[in-house]
Amino acid sequence: MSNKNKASITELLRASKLSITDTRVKILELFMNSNGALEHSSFEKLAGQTFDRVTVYRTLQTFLDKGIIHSIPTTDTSIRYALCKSDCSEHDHHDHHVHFKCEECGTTTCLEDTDVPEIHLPKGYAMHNVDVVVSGVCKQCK
Amino acid sequence: MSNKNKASITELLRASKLSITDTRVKILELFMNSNGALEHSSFEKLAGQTFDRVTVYRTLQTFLDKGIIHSIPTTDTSIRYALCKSDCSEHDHHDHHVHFKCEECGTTTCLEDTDVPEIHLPKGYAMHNVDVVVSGVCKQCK
DNA sequence: ATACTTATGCAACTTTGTTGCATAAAAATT
DNA sequence: AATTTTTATGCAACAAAGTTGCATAAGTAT
Repeated sequence: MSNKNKASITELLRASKLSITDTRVKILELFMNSNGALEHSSFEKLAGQTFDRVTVYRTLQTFLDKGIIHSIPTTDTSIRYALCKSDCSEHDHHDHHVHFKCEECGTTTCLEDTDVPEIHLPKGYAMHNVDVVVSGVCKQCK
Repeated sequence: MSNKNKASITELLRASKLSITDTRVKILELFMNSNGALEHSSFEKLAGQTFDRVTVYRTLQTFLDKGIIHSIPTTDTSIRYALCKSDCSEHDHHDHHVHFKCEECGTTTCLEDTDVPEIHLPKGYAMHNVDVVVSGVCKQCK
């Protein structure tokens, strides 16, 4: 982890009015170092470091609330999380990209360049958020 | 539950080469009587009937395998299930409709008439399935 | 340096999901 | 229609995932 990233993590936390703690910094480092979305269990295993389960739950919830990370829907029981891009904020939070889950390697990635297409709902429905999850085989596994 | 539906449940099970048991019939009745998608916990509560947790898990898994129901991804821990339409089969199973989750009443419904738009993936990716989940406010709650 | 606020970790608990095995029920066979 | 074979169910015991309250530790403000 470069000093540049360390600094930007600190800034990110400060911008969200969160106090800068060890756990928060380390969890954000994990996000930045991994290319895919992380599920909850990843945080206890990784980095030779042990995090308390409770702390991880609370930290992720805080990050969600502040719009620092977003959750990606799955059809298994686990929820996956990924860092939000700059166009997310606490009160206006939506992902403008498609999520891709590889059936081979199991990783979920955000396809930043793939736009979420427009959806036309039936009359009477109000749309707040659209989640698109594509499953298939990724570049690396093909 | 009408006799007509009872008969069609029997047929459905027979067509999938599943033996016709009490539990299976009752769980399918629950699906047909509810307009929204069901999550696992619904099955133990509903209908004044108690189902063993293990049996419910195994029954839903069987239905999934046979393409009788499909699962709908969520960002909470629960998985939701809904009946498949006729164009699903055991080996070629995909939903051609959009799922809608209402933030007010919490129910998830299949918007049968809303097509899943075409998604253009970056080069090197193979697409098998697309899940679209829209959240917002439904007709009834608005 | 001290007071104040917030985050963390532990313990105990609840809920959710899994596995093996004996029994019960359904389907096939005679 | 009775018996055999196959399959589904329920129980028990367990494993994993998620939650809550509270004392302590660490961060922030004065």
